[in-house]
Amino acid sequence: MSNLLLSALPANEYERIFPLLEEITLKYNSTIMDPGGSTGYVYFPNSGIMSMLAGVEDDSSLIAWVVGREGMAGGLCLLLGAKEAPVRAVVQGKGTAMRMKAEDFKGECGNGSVFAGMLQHFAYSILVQVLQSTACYRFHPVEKRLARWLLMTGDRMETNQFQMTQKFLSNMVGVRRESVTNTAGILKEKGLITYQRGQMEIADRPGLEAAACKCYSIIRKEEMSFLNSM
Amino acid sequence: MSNLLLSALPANEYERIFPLLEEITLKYNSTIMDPGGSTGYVYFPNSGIMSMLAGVEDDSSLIAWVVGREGMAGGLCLLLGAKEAPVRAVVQGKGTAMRMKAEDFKGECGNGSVFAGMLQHFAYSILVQVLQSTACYRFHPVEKRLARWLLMTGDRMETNQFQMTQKFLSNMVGVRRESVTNTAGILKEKGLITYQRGQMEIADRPGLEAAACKCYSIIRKEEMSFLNSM
DNA sequence: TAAACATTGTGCGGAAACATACATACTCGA
DNA sequence: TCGAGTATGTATGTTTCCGCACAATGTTTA
Repeated sequence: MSNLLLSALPANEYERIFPLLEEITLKYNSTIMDPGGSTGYVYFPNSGIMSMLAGVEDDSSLIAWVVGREGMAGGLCLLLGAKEAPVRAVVQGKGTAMRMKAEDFKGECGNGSVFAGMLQHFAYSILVQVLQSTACYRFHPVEKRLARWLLMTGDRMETNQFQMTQKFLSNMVGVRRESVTNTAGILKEKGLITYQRGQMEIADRPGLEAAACKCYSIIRKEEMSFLNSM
Repeated sequence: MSNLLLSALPANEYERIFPLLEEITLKYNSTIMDPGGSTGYVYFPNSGIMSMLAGVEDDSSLIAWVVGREGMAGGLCLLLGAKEAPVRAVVQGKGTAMRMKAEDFKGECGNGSVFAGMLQHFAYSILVQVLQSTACYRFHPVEKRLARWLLMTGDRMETNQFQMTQKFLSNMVGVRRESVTNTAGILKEKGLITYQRGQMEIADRPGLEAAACKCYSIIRKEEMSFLNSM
């Protein structure tokens, strides 16, 4: 088990929580959770990556935030005392996750435990991500946004090569598939990435970082601050 | 004192918290809090409205969420265990607020109090607002967005007439001042609003609601659900 | 192996919003 | 009452991204 939230638990809490966990596999492109529906489980990825999509009602969705093994999916609403999930969760990179029943989770995060404290800080980290993305989607051109999401995906997958079609990207970045084609072509020409039928690779990471909007570094910084606090 | 969060407190917590509060006036267009800076106070508006702005570094800001007497400003980061405020808070409609020192606030929201529970639910409500706005800024045209923000301002001011220049609006909706002029002109021609040199009035509320994107009703619904839970 | 499907590439007209520049109108204080 | 400052209105050309149509290429399946 390599989820960072779970790994950071003190021994006594870990021993109490561990029996509540079950390992599952995350299948590429599968939907784990839908907005409005009650969340049956809370997920703690060990590997892979999940994307949280906002505004999915009318099929015009975009990534609000992404979660890798540093975080949790499906638990924010429960942690904050709400009933319904606010987003759709889709597996963007395959891997495995530990999951916990919603009721068990509520029991564990209600009191003043270390677990609860970490989760609250995680919630803040998510809020920062979403806030930054709001301004990003409004003001930053597609090329910079695309570079940012590729970097953030790579960070969480902990590899520079991952499965990722342009169609999938377009749904998430909130532009047409053709715009992704054009923009990815530009990044490819610059030698920053390579790709072929769903296999995306970051070829020049420093270059791609330079091509991304500064939202990348802002979110990265907050994320690091969060990780260091554990 | 008519802040709804504070009013909903049970007697024992109210009596403990009340002495920590101090009433202040909120002056139109004043900045209460800046991102990055440590928050000295937490504010609970009694009247008026505050806007939280995301992405203010390069002067291209937009409203992430708004807070009236149903909520709180400046406390999210403290509640969630973070150090820095993620947004700028600007007074968008004058009024008064109760404020509490950050340290006192941390003391009160740390344990499993009713206060803490309400604040967490409030945080969730904010998250829903921001998520909806993310998709809204990306996909919805200026006219619908403008209608939405006017409605949300009216709701929180609890009046159909308020002070609001086009320049101020443009900074917050994230478009040029000229775009606001054009769009407000359309809404005026349709008889939905009237305005004159900084005085904005909602003339036809049902009509304006019909002209707004559905983000308005989605956020309204979540807000009502939050209020009813107190 | 051939057909069906999925993925990527390209071109063209159009809409929305931008940048810039300037004009008009209202308000308030000297 | 006159002028400075603030607020609003308007026009022109440009940019970015969209919508649509279709072509080309790689992959899977019958």
